[in-house]
Amino acid sequence: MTTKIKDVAAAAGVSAATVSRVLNDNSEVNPELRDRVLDAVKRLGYRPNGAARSLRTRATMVVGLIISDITNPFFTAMVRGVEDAAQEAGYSVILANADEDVDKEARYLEVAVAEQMAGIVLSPAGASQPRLDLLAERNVPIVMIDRRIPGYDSVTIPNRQLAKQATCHLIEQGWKRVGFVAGPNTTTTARERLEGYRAALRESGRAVDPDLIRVADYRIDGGHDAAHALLSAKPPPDALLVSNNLMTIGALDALAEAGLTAPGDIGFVGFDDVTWALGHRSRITTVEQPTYDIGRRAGELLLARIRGDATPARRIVLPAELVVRDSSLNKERLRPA
Amino acid sequence: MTTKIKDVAAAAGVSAATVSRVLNDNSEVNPELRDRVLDAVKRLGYRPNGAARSLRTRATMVVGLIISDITNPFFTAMVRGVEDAAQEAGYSVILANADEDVDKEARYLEVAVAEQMAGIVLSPAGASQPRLDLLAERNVPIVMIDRRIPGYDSVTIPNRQLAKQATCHLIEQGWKRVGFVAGPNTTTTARERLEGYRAALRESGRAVDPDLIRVADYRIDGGHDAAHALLSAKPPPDALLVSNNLMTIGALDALAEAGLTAPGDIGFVGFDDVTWALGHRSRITTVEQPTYDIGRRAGELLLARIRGDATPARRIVLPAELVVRDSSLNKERLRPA
DNA sequence: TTGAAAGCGCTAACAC
DNA sequence: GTGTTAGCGCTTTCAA
Repeated sequence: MTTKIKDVAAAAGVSAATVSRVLNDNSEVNPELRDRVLDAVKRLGYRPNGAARSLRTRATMVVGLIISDITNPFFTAMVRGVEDAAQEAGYSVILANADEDVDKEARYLEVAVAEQMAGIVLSPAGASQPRLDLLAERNVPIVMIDRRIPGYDSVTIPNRQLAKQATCHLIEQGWKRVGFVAGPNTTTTARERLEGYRAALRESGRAVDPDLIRVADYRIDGGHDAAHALLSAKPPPDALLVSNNLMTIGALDALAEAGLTAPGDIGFVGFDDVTWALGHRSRITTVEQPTYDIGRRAGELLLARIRGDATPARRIVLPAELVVRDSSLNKERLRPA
Repeated sequence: MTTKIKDVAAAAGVSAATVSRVLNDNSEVNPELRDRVLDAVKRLGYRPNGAARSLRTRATMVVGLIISDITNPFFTAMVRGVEDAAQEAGYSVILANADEDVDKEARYLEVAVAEQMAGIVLSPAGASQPRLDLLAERNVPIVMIDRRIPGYDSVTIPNRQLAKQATCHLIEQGWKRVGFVAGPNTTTTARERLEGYRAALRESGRAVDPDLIRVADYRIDGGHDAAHALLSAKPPPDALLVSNNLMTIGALDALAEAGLTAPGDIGFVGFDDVTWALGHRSRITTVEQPTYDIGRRAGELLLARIRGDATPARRIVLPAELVVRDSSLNKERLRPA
């Protein structure tokens, strides 16, 4: 049997209630008793039973972070931000991997409820309404990250604007046929980026050629295959915008296979940081997101909700930045013929 | 108030015990009552309270996976293996990020105990004995992954042998001065790989030149700096063995900065899969680990322990493989002068 | 300020 | 096969 609060109480010659008070340092306790309790706790190696505590208080000091793909460094980079925000408030962060799978996501949302987590940060793969209702019923706050769901708190970046800016940048560089590798249109993020791409073309007076758009799955191989397919379009694109990090890596692979170099043969812009993959030597122009800050803000917002903040759902949009490096430049074509 | 088991019992016209029996499908229950219960559960949207359940049963259907660096795809690649093994047995997997920080790791081990997780898979950053004792006391099984701790179950690869093999490969290719970027020697993994490197040199009759060894922190920048430092040794190495994936990426950066190409200017072997980073076009020779299987075996072993398997601590060593690609080859030098 | 006692929601003996 | 009852370990009234 492990030591419980009664053992500590007995050892310290006080009641269980006093031990509890000392440990949760709420009301004032006689300093002497306090010391005796603390001493007993240490001597006996007492650790409170979380289940009993949360059964009583109906909450834990744990927040859940459900990530849509644990193997994608973009998501894991946000983890530390959430952790730091949580830790400052005394909470621990526990992760789950939804694997872009709606069922798995639903399962973990249920685990979160069953384990009475204090709140959830979620990058929804497709968040089923029933589960969200479940959380709402139990007053478990939830903050969406990277992707939005109407009516819920979220922390994102201005995807549409950034994709538009990236596309405009390629056009300004003189590239004529800009292809686009889109993400799964179940996510707001992917849809917004596609919209931005379209808007840029329209506003610069170009037709949106469906042959220059490929939808893929946000993964390396998907990006590879999509880029490969695009490159074999009738007249192939002379530039490519790829809408997430993993697909960017795959697309670069496809370029290499086709014997194309960016810059030089083709203009290229990726999404998200890829230095974790390619190192600093790769001079790839990308849209870079403040991943740590996204996590951090989501964590902070969640904690505010946990503390009872009941203001209407907030949509926090953090600035992100098109970082122009070599891969998008088109020196030759800009030079007057 | 959320619905509880008594509400369901009332709605179904049975006792709480019967509801519990139906839900945990232990003993036989009259099919008719069964149906009434299931119906009531659905109608009321009842979900069992995990805290109450685990207070009673002193265990949850959750296993913890504490990872030493969540941003490292090597570790996240193992997650799915653990998840699959757990899921088949009806368990959910919850992750925590220790961030190679012994204190954080200790905190999460305590959370795991407090939350009464059924078992732990851990890639120890330095696992403090007190926490391990804590788990032992409470009979929470723990399986080490990637790194070993004497007396505990573990799933690893033959690090020493593989590092030796990789080094021998470079030597056989005709490289004369093989440098080594080592990991933090707090981990068994790093120490074993260093040993393997040394053994290879010794057995091929070469001196172990301390100037050709640099210890770094298993991260990209650490690998970069270590490789950079090695390259400025008096006579620089003409080949490099780097002992994990992140450092491999950093080291490749350093090579590029120094204007060196592998193969050609220098022989290069990395550790772990790096296709997630560099794509398939990178022809880097690496020691590849069966990450999914490592996770899976660890999960299976843990579940056996949870079920009560009390055989002595097991050291599972899974085969890994030196995959020779271009970066380590030395065609020129092997060719007779 | 401290203690006694009730009860969070569930499961497992034990009776029937 | 089903219901009754007694706790799991903790926090939190309520009295003292």
